[in-house]
Amino acid sequence: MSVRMKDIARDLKVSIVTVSKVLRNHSDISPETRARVLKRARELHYQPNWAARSLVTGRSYMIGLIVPSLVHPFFAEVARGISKKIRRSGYSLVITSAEEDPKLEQQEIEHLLARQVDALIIASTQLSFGESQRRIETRNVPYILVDRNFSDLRANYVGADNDEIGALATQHLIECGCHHIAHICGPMISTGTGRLKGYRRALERHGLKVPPGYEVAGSSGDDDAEASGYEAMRKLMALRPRPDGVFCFNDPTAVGAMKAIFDAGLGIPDDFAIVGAGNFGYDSLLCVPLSSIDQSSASLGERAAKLALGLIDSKDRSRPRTIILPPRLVVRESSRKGGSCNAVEPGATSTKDSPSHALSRPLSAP
Amino acid sequence: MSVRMKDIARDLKVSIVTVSKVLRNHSDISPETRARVLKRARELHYQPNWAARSLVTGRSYMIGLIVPSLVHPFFAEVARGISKKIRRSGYSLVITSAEEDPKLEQQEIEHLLARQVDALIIASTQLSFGESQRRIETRNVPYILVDRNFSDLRANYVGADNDEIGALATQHLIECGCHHIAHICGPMISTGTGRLKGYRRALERHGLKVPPGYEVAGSSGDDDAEASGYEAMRKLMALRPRPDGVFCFNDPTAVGAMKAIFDAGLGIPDDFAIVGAGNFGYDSLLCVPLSSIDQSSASLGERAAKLALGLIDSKDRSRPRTIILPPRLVVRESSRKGGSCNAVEPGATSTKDSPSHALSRPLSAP
DNA sequence: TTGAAAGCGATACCAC
DNA sequence: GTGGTATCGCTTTCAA
Repeated sequence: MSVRMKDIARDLKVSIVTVSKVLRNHSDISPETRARVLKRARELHYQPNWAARSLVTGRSYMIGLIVPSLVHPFFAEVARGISKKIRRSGYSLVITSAEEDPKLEQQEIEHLLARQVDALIIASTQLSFGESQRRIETRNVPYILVDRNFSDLRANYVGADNDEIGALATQHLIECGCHHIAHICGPMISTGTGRLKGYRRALERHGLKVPPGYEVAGSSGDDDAEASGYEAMRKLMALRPRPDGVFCFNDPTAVGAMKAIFDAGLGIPDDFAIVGAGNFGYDSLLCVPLSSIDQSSASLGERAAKLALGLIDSKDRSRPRTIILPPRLVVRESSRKGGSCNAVEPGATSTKDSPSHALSRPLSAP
Repeated sequence: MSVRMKDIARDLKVSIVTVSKVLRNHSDISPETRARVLKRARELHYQPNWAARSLVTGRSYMIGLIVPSLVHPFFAEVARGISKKIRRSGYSLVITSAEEDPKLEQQEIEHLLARQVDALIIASTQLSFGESQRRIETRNVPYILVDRNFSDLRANYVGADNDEIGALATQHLIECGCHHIAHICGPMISTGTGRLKGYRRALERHGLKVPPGYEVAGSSGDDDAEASGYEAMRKLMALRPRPDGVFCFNDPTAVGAMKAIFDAGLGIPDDFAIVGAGNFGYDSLLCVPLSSIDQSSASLGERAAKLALGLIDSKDRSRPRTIILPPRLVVRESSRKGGSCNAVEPGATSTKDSPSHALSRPLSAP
């Protein structure tokens, strides 16, 4: 059915080994045999059988990616970055979604290991990664954690600077003239705790206190973020002194919070300035375009892929590498309080959306 | 290094063949040996070596998916649907993005074929699929086109009923009391032409004419949709009689159109009722939540996956199958003209979003 | 019901 | 430079 090296060897009356060597650019081959083999291979549209090659080399030329959700724009961006980076190396990307289920994630890890992927890139939903780590390390497959890290783990990691995300957002709210800045927290994993720490650090640096109740728990996962943002904001609105600025763990959370504010008949940014994180594509489309912290998801993916390719080649997997990408503030209407927010710390990375056709005008109907 | 059937066999003092049979639910095995094998396999976290299995069966247990873009929510949904469906069958999904580039798409097809995927699912960006079709059919790999079809091709196809999408949207605008309904067209491939036809059909059925200029070209691809929606809408606003309802090829196009309307100081839905297509996640978050036609992307993926699995098993691939999924109208603020739009044709599939915390109230600040 | 033997298509190692 | 041989982990066939 399909062409094998055996066929080429027979046609040319050389051995299979010779053909194999030519096809892998082995040096011990005379120029003329090499030419003959290559010619015949092309004629027959020869394609190596990856299963056979894999079986003997132990390599599959595949990289596995496990994400909590394919639909989440952040992970889609990451996947895109990885895909782009490995394309030219001849590697294929096997993507699976854990559907936000830690149990399923473990299964998928096993599955990909069985597939003999040469490296694994994982944005984990697990609370503790130890078990999976052992499994992976037993097989000696290089793996890279992405987005979510585990403090107790020595592992390769590529992620955003969550602490800095929190600090940047909070700092911005301070500069916008907010005096009572609250935080709707994310899950208590590295992303959530980092942002929380950054939030506290920024306040502290400006001598601001966090009144009780100002740090309110939001989502514990990635799926219910909007609903829990709504609930969290309701709690915040009941506090006295009422917050006038809110840093939300991520954009979906912020969307929920904004809904709560509107439902209460209050306004953004006048009553509450809002900053999210993630800088999702829809941020600029919202009723009040949402200021957010960009975490350069795609380049995060690229870095992870580059690291993966490096690890596959190097035999030295001892010292885990950590890559932290700097966040970037994107200012939109949701935090433009009387224009004062335009002041941006010199040196800070910040970008303003052109407000050209912002969807933030009063509506003519309902 | 990793657990093999040999290890289980040794531990249990049975032959490798016996283990193999148990693991594949072969019948000629005594219940007790089966139990012992399964137990030990679980204990050792046995996972079959797919390369080895592949080598002898000639199957790779991989399905290849090529999409124009990973970030586009529609394709992300489709991927999710496929992923979900094939998970239990032990198949893996190799996903690659063509980055909206027909040339790259062809390369990726070659690449996946070389990988010996057992089936290929393709949402093509190519204008003519003939070349790729030949390549794929030479290898005798079953393939399924998704979303975009080619009228001149006999191929398996799973997609939305584009004609019906156009008709449903237009019909809805008519029922909302619009008298001058325009259409911002999509690219002139099956999705775009189908929706255009449906639009015309619905108007015709109601004895409405399409004045010159009412069908205006929008995007030619998938990337510039928003910008071209903006431009198209500007043209529409200049027409006399001015349209009072616009069916946009897809949601990004609609978003662009909405921006143009707001920038012109006009209102939605009072001046223009708008309906998009795709029902993307952000539709309900927009300034004026956008009515849209849902094309059940995830179940589209599931159907494609199911078809793929079926084709892999069946030896009869002669008669291509076509699966068309019915669209569903989702009514939101952008087409709620004085409440009259609530009238829904009996029998038509339609859903209304709960307007509970709609982001559609006048804002307190710019 | 069980298992020995023969591959699947490629690569690695080591003679020649 | 070239090629014989063993091998990778599994399935298939067929004999016991």
